[in-house]
Amino acid sequence: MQSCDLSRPPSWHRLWGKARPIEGSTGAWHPLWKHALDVAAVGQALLDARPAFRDRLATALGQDAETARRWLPYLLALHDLGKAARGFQAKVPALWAEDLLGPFPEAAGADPGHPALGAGLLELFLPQACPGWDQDGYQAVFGAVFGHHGRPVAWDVEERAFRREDKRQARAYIETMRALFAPPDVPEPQARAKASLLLAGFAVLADWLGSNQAYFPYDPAEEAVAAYWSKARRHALLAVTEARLSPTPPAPPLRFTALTGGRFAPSAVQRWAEETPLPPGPSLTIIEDITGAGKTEAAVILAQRLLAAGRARGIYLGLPTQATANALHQRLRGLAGKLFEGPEPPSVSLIHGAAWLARPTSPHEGDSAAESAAWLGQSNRHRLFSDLGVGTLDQALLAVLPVKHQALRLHALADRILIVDEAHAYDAYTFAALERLTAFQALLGGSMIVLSATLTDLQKQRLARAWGTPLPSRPPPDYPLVTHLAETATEIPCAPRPDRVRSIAVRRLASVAAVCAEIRAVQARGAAVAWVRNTVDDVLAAQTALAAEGVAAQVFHARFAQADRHTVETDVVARFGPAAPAASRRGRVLVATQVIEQSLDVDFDLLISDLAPADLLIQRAGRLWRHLRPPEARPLPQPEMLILSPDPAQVASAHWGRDLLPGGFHVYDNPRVLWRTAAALFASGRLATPQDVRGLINRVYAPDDAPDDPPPLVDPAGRAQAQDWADRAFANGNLLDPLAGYSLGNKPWSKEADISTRLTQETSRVRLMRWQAGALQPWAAAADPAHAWALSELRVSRTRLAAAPPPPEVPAAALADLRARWGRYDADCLPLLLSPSPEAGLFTATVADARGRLGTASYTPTLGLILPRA
DNA sequence: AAGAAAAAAAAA
Ligand SMILES: [Fe+3]
Ligand SMILES: [Fe+3]
Repeated sequence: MQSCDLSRPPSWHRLWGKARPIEGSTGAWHPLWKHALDVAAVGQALLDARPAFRDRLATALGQDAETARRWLPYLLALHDLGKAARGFQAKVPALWAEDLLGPFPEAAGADPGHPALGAGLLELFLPQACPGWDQDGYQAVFGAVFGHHGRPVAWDVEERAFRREDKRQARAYIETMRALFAPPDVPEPQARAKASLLLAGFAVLADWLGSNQAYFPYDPAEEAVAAYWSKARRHALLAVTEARLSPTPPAPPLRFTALTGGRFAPSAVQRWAEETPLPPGPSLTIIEDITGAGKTEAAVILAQRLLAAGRARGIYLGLPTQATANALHQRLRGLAGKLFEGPEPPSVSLIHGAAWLARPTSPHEGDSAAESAAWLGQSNRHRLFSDLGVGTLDQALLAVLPVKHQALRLHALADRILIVDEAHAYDAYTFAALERLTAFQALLGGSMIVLSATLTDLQKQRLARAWGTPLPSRPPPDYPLVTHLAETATEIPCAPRPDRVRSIAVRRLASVAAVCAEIRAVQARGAAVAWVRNTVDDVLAAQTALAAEGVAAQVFHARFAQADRHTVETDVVARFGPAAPAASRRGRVLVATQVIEQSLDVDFDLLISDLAPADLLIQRAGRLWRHLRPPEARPLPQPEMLILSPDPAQVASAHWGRDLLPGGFHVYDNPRVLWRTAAALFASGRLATPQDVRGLINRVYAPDDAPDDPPPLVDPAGRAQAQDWADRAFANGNLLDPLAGYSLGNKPWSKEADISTRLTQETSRVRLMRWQAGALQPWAAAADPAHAWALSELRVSRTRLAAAPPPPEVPAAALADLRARWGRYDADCLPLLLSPSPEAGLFTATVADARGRLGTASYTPTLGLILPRA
């Protein structure tokens, strides 16, 4: 048969595979068969560059490594089989090959897409393509490569969808590939789900790189199959290397002193990370210790040792917020060179939705194939393949949700040590997603390190169960604690870092007036004070109340335009940060929401907080006497946290606390958690860290009724717990099932816009702007308009702000034009037109709440957005 | 009515 003569072009040479030439391309189109070979060659080069991955994949397939190396390129070559069908070929009429396909079709039928066409065609040639396999086997393995457009295929295209010419060309396609690759007869896959998941991401990666015209230029010339295959392999080698997809060699196992420059002695946890014998296979390590004890350094040491031992080829650090990711990326960027040692410096990426704001270039910049040296920088999905990635956990969680190209993310992570920082910082829905990610990582053979200050026993058990190594029903009470899960579970109590051991006083304040009086008194003595409140409205009310008593307080919350929030944050850190001179903090008062709970390195002489769950109070207390200052520089005799709280001894009804803190009791909706927190802290009058942490957290979050719990709070607590269960159930409906492998299952793949890594109340994305000189100007200034608009943005509950009728002088066309310039993903932002008011620095705008009631909102750069009272 | 937090462009 002519198509099998490797010294000639195949009979189906004229079928096109690609027809979108880049600028400067010499060829106008690329033959389908050449594209198939390009992708197969990239796959083989990737396997050769990453023997550990090759072996993992081979084992899942039930093949030995050498067989897999010969068989997988054949499999990849078939990924675009559906492009041989007339339905696809008709998309470019000028390239229609009438001699191969018959007359050009008059009416285009419904287009199921070439991935689905490929699946349909394969089913017509099973005895040739995969002799002896049953349906589960071929759908798992071939389905993984047909799903290279990011979603699994449905296998719903039937034989009657094809004509004789379709089948003839598909047969020729398969015969050419069998002749070239001579695929060995292989058994059905050993571990179907695992094999399909590993393959799906691998196929996408090979297809993306094999479609890069910088390495695989369009080449419509007729050419011997064997000759082009050698060419493709050379190109593939270069492409894999330059895209930085071959592993960077790790440095020899790193010592703590080498990482930190020897300024500190390692803590017990850090010594463990440095010295513990490594298990032969994948492992999950959970490190529990207080914030600031150096857990991240311990994790990096352990991760690097795992790299050096060949357990993975990179590291991804997932954090709860973009801001913490930015900060950690800054910190680690300079250290990355110590983790790897290659001829080139390791690739390091910041990975989250707003990372483009932190980079010099504009968003979604033209990823012309010519700058393929920057292949990793093309999108966040590409960046996950960096040697060291620092970003939000959400970027990793998208690997276990039914969204496009999740398998690519999974593929990147399976080869990396996944470090999850601040694992306690997630709600029920997102924590369920983290559990699922843990299960996927365990299945695919990746390793994980989870860090937390305040994980409950239940959360820890859930992670362990997801990993597949259950913990004893009562984990040890020790803290700090390392829990190490490999084949078996080991728990290693560690001594705390001596300089982090302390005890602070805790005292209850019963009213807002009492708080104001206390602030006035200590301000007079020169103390720097922070009052952490639970809602923005409460912060603004406190600022007003303090002002009435002659105390000028600075406010900080999240209802600022990004640019102003950044200014306030910089100012707060300058005033209360480690470098702040005594004079700048003396007698200063800050009233803030939860924005100062995390990641800000600030220090106060006195900390006041509205009652909040114990873990958050511990977090807030971390801002009290945080920095080392001589005692005589402290205007107060001891570190003390004051808590504005109802009296836990007086619980008359389920309404407890709602008169004093209505907003706070809505935000933290389990009053039993709040009551237990108050009862425990006020009974002892002290908070000792780290020793009290474990007991307090487990007591406060115990799922069952405790003897002391006030009966009126039992029902509301039950409702709050039921909500958590509902959120988990909703998550489980969305989250992919590892045992289902790469398949559609019953998951909501088609509703990608509704799939999220977090479960939230509806919010409005508001962009502040002004009407000036006949144009809409962003509130914030920046050289690049995309930056300026992003910096002018804030988020606010949709219930409070759902619409904003523009002033009459602004033409509707200007707003429509603006939305068009914002583009697809930002067009839903709400333009909020600020008008200057008689008061200097104060701007106003008309707003409507979700029920359409109009009111006047005001904005200032120091107070933020003030909404009309509900 | 009420917090903070995240995400989102491909391989014709
Ligand atoms: Fe394709
Ligand atoms: Fe392709």
